[in-house]
Amino acid sequence: MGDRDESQKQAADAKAAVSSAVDADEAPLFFETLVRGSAEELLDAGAHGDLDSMRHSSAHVMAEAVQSIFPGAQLGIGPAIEDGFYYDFLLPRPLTPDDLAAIETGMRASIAADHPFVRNEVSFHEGKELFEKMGQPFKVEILDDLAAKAMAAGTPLPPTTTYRHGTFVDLCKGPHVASTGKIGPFKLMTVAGAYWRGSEKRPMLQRIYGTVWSTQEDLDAYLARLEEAKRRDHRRLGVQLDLFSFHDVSPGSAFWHPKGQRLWRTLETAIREVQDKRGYQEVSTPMLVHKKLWEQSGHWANYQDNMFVMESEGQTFSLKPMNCPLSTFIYKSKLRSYRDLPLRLSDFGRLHRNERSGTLSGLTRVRHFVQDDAHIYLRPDQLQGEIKALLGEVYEVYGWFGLDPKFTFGTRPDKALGAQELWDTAETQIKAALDELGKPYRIKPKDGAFYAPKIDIQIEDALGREWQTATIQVDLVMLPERFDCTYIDENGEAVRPMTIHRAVYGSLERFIGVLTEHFAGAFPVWCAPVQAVVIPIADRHVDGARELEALLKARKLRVEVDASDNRMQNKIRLAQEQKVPYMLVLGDREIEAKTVAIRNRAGEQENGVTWDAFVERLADETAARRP
RNA sequence: GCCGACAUAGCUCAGCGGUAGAGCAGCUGUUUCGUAAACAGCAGGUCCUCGGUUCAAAUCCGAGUGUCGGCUCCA
Repeated sequence: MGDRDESQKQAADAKAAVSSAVDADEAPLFFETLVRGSAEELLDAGAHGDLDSMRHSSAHVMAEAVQSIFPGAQLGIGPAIEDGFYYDFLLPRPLTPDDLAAIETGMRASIAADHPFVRNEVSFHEGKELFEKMGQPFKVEILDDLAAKAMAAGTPLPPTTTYRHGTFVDLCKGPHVASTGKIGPFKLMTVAGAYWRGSEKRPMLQRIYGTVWSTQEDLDAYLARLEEAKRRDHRRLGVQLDLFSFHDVSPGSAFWHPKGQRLWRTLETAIREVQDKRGYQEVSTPMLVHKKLWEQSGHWANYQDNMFVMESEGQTFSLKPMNCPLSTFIYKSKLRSYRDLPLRLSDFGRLHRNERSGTLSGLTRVRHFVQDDAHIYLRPDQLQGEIKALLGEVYEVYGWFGLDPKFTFGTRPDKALGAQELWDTAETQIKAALDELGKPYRIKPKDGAFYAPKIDIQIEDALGREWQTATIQVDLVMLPERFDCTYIDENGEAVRPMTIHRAVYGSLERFIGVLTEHFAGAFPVWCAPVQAVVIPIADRHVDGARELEALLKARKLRVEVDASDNRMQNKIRLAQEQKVPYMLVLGDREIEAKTVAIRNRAGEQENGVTWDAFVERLADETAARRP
């Protein structure tokens, strides 16, 4: 089925929100082309408000400082972005942290001088000549593109607008703040490589990211937000909580430790329960699959670079990057009647995708992952009802975590396979299902997959970052046509079913990564790897602790006893660090009365609860799956 | 894949041409304790790998691998 997206965003990434707005898709089955880096986009510095103007102005001031340090520096573009700004430069050598400090110093001097920003408009040709003389080929290229565009549209050449402050002049549409002195507290963050106009075939420039705010408090708050994000980083918490690890013998593939696997299994069990209830049938399909299957599906032609391919006895095989084509073999293993539909086949298959080395990142961008994948074969008249039910599934599941899913409806792109009429019907039904749900949703026109309209589901984590997780894709062509799936209708004729690819968690790996950051490692009681730690105060209380442990384990609750000779205080500290929901302290009083002193991870205390009462309480909380 | 940075004990990190360090964790002993760290001792390293420069390399240089921040890609 489709898959995860790549909007792997760190709050630290000042650019994140911008890029995700552009390409937060989730890799459907065929390529979708995005046109970006057009001349207009390059000129639009994103300055649409006071703060944005200031950010864009900061970019100019930074360019000025860079040029005074590197006189021949060629300028790319320098827009405002969420939380700050950047500017791209072609420089004679790589920048160092010392350079950043020097650039900051230069910027402060310019801000102190309070140069006014002066707008100037000249003819196109004068403008071009100006930037040619200044030795700014990238700016000239932008102007040439604008000219070509005007030519094509039969409109007159646009004038060239520039902004000057002090001696620094830049091609720019504006707007800017009145003068450099209006620029607030700023900080240069990082240097990164960035291709000119986003093309791998063009030169790589050095991009400097900076952040700037109206007040010192805002800047401090932003930096604090970055610190908080770092504290919640799932890669860091994964080590601290002993959930998983990564090793260079298998880059991009997690090794799940016992506690991580326990969490995984809890999530898997929970979604299985939903699937069983909803009439899914679980299947399991091979991981190693002959090339001819991928030729038929189109993956061989279009996705080969992302597949792990191997030879055996003169035959070519690949690790599957998706489950979808495999399910057709089960569908087609016998003649299907219209009475059999919808047929819902779920598959927790292990997928491998050979992602380029530089793109891997923790659990959110991996080479090996598992989706809570399913393929639903249904009659066209069942579509609306099924979509509605699937949206309900998403709501139910996300409710377990207190997550609020956001739906984005992607409609027919220009290049689409399948009859217009089929698309219209599908889109009408999807829209009806969304409307029936009564929750707000976004529509992204032409954002559907090549073969299918789709609903993507995003969630926002505790820091306001958005992640693509679930997806529902209505496949009109790919599985039905390419794999020649049919069912026998009421008239005894073989007709095409529709198919739906769906995943609720998306990839379990990514979902766990997102959950870890959302909860800062303090998972809800129902899915916490360790739900309670029993803490005997002294050795003589260990037997009682084992008794209580047995009671809890008999109910399949996840509990540990800390029988070390640490002091109680230290045992509590360790449990707090592991973010265990309940600490059950047992001393003389408790053993005597068969009670526990409960301390939860918020530090709240409740004494004298009987063992039975606690077992029931924890069992109830676990079954309820409350966030 | 591309640009840049980083890689030292299980973890977090210091050391940056001249005998490998700290805290935590671990082990041993003592301690048996009432809500976020008891005390003492011991052990622990191919300083990522390979090559080079040097009398001498964890330290400088090159290549490789991995990770991180970006870019690109992402059926």
